Amino acid sequence: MSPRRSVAEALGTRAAILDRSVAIASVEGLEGLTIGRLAAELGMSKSGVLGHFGSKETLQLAVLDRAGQIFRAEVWEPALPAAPGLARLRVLCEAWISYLERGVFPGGCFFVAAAHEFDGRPGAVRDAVEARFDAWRGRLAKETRRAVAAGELPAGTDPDQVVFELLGAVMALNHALQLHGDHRAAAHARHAVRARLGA
Amino acid sequence: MSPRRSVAEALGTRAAILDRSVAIASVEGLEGLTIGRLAAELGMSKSGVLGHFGSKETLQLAVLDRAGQIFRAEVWEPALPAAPGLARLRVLCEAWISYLERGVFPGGCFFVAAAHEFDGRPGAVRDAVEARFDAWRGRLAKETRRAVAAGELPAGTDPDQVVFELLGAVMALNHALQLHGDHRAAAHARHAVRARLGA
DNA sequence: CCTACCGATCGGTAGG
DNA sequence: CCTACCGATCGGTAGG
Repeated sequence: MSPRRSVAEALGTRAAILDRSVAIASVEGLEGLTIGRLAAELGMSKSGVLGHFGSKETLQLAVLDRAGQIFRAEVWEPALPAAPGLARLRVLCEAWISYLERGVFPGGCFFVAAAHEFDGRPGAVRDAVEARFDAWRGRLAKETRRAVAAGELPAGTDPDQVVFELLGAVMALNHALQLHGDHRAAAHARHAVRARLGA
Repeated sequence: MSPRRSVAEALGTRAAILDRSVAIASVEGLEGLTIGRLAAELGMSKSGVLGHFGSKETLQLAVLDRAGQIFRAEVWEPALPAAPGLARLRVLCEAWISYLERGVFPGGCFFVAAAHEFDGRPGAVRDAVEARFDAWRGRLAKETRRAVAAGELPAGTDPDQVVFELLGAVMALNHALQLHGDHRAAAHARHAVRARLGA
């Protein structure tokens, strides 16, 4: 009869809350994710949900972390077997495009959406989103520098320029898929990546 | 003593509501734009604000129209004196980049923000946003086709591919400005445009 | 264009 | 993990 659960059960509940939160926030945004809706969909009380996190902001940060684990598994880890430099950069871009094409998050890229939602609102969530983009751009820039150093890209290539253009191609793809439902855009994105990184 | 106003005064009030709405929605989004906040900032009652539009959705559509007038004046009209084709395309891209650089809307590109906010929510606002993007992409594609037909761009150039990459560069710039406050990104955007359209 | 109100929902808390 | 609340705010309406 006790509502108290074991530690293992509590961790399972927490994981279930986060998985559902990612699904909701992908479409509705991290602010559109409400405690009440979450509780209703999980068959819990609002205070039961909030007890795992303390506040909505803490929940949002945990959801961002969970989405980051998914992105890492879908886009970063598949590229680790590839050789550092141009080969890995190409695999990264293909995994990145594929992640959007397959609709890993139903609302498109979780982080692009979060960036747009929070870029005008100072706070911990905004800072966390910015830090994730900094880290991701840093990884892409590192592989680009390796490719230039190895002579796989023309000498004098500006790594920041390459990363900027890759990010642009992916953002345009995300936009085309979400707003226009245009799946042909994936071919445009791949074409843009090839134009930058070679075939 | 009468609260009733003349037609001219009513139109002035309506314009004031829309200008304030654009400023708020640019930062908070079209959903974050609330009747209550609008009324408070304008020194009006909520019903006074709502009376001009009937519903929040009608207000959102009117705000989108007002933002469209501003975009047209800032980006489209400056390019009309330029010769159709490549020259006009270059002026359009420069005006587009400048519009983001100067922060015409404090929250960045109004339409990119609206697209992200509404791409997962069926309805009249979403449809209006999509129609605006279709029209804008159509104009860019038209100038690109003219440039190809005139031999200003290589024969066999895919206009849709060019438009996709230009949109990507501008979206990456918008993102860099809003999330990272990175004004060096404008140079990256101009470099990407030159790489596509020539110097 | 106003006051006065409606039901719904928000994040969060008290107390168990 | 629950019930039972809190004050604030939401979009919108009635009636003038």
